[in-house]
Amino acid sequence: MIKNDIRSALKQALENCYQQGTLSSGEYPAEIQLEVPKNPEHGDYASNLALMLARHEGTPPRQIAEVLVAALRANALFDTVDIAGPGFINFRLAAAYWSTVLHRIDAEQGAFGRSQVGSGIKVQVEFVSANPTGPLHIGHGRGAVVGDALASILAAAGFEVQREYYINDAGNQVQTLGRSILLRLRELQGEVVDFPEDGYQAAYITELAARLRQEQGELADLSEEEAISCCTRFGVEQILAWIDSDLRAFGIEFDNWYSEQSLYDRNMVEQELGRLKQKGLTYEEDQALWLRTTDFGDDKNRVLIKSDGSYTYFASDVAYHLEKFDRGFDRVIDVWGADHHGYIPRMKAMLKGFGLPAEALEVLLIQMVNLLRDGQPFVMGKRSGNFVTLREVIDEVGRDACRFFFLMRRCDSQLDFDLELAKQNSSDNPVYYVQYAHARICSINRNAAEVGMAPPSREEFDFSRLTLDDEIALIRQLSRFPEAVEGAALHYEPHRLVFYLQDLAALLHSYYNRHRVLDEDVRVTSARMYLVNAVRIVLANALSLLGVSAPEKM
RNA sequence: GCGCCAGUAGCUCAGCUGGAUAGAGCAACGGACUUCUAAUCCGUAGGCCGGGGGUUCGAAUCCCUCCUGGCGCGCCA
Repeated sequence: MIKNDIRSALKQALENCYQQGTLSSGEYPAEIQLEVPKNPEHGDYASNLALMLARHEGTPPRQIAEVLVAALRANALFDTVDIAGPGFINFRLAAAYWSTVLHRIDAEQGAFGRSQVGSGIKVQVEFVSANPTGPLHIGHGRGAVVGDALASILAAAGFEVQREYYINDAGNQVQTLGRSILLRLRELQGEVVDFPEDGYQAAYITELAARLRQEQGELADLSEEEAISCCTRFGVEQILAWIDSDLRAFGIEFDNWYSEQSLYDRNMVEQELGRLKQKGLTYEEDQALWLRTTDFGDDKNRVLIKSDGSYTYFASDVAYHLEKFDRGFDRVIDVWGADHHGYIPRMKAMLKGFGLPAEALEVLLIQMVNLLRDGQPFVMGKRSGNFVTLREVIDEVGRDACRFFFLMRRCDSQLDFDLELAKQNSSDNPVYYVQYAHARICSINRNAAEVGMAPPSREEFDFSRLTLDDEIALIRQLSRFPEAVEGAALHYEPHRLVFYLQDLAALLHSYYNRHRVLDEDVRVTSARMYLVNAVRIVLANALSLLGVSAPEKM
């Protein structure tokens, strides 16, 4: 990559200076920092190396920069190397490099942007994992898109990625689901029931009861316990089918659905807890079994087995996470609702106690989505049944707009989502802005085809016909796509690609309005087609990583 | 009380490992369609980066403190 080339050029220059005695400290910064200047007049890349060395050399940074630049000027990589401000070294890349960027995109097509930084690292992204007690709501949608896009981005960066959904099909919540269904079933049979406050009140419970009654009758010969268990099984199965179908409508498919109950069925909870005991990380007190998480940064110790002998939710979650590493993952990413943040220290403490590095588990917190309609907030709550489902939102505003919207902000900041606004202003929606850029290029291709023109091959492409600053600006942005993907992957920040896309689209629209691609001069037309088709490829690649479509016509 | 996240233009938000004159979209105002799709473009205006201290060549970014908003602090899941 170009950044590394510039770094090694700088390092080489530094070595030369030390050998020639023009610099004397012998200091080598751990990593030579390169940045993309905000102001394009400051060149394509800039380094603060001279500023970093100033203290060690005891010389003003600009003087150091001059010495370094003298050693760099001969390098064919650069058009110009300048000193600016307090001592920055600004690099402007030579034309030959820009030509290479277009060649690469043409050669790699859909693979352009992929890298190998994560090569050989197995990572699991666990996301959504909503309780199978009701349909997905809008908050789940945000976590779903972020997790899905992140998984795609990691894969593009060379990681080996698995998408997993953890099904909380053991414990109180699904029991409550079963009881709620059974009560509604009895109501359907004419019984008057006293529906408890902590039951699930929503209408879909009655739907499930009706369907159960149709398929399996009234469960009259079963004991209360058997009937509840039957209702639970039926409910979980049905609801998971809804969830899967909603996620598919959103463009999301999981590689693995992992059942909490299966941990118990395979005695995994007991086994993994046994390993913790063996390591001396647990103790008994008040007839309960505790995990010493305070030894590893938690603010209190946590119960694994309650005094009545039953496991806590934490116990199965501990087993689940340990088992992830048993399955060979080097790194595990959990996407959680931000309201679970208090849970992170105990989980990290557990893994640390087990001897795993802190980076082995990364928890991405997804902040709340405030759903609005005409500026009025919705109050959401599963039990009250007053919530807007993810499916309703997808149907209303469209999959692309919905996904893009969820990815537009850093996931740890809250998000206001106004349904009416998202629909009403759909033409102002940033997703259309980006997609339109792609459609415009496709349209140019169609018009060109009518007069028998097509984008040139690599051999036919004549870079010297691209003489405009706007053209170099476009190529510069294209050249940064691999860095953008890598940055988004290493920092777990999918939103970076959204901003990258908006910048690229803006440059394309601006270029389109100022200059004609299909020019009178055939040679210019040909070169410009090569350029805009590189833009088209990168737009499509970036959109694809976000799970948003790249339409050819709008 | 303790902890986590946030506080940047009127609104919604970017700002990568600390860097040069803090950016974009929307809203406002003024322009551009006989020209490849105006779902677009060009321009103007808009700021004590919540307040205050500190660290250094240099702070929106790091540290301390205070203020405001959200969310957590179960032998619940």
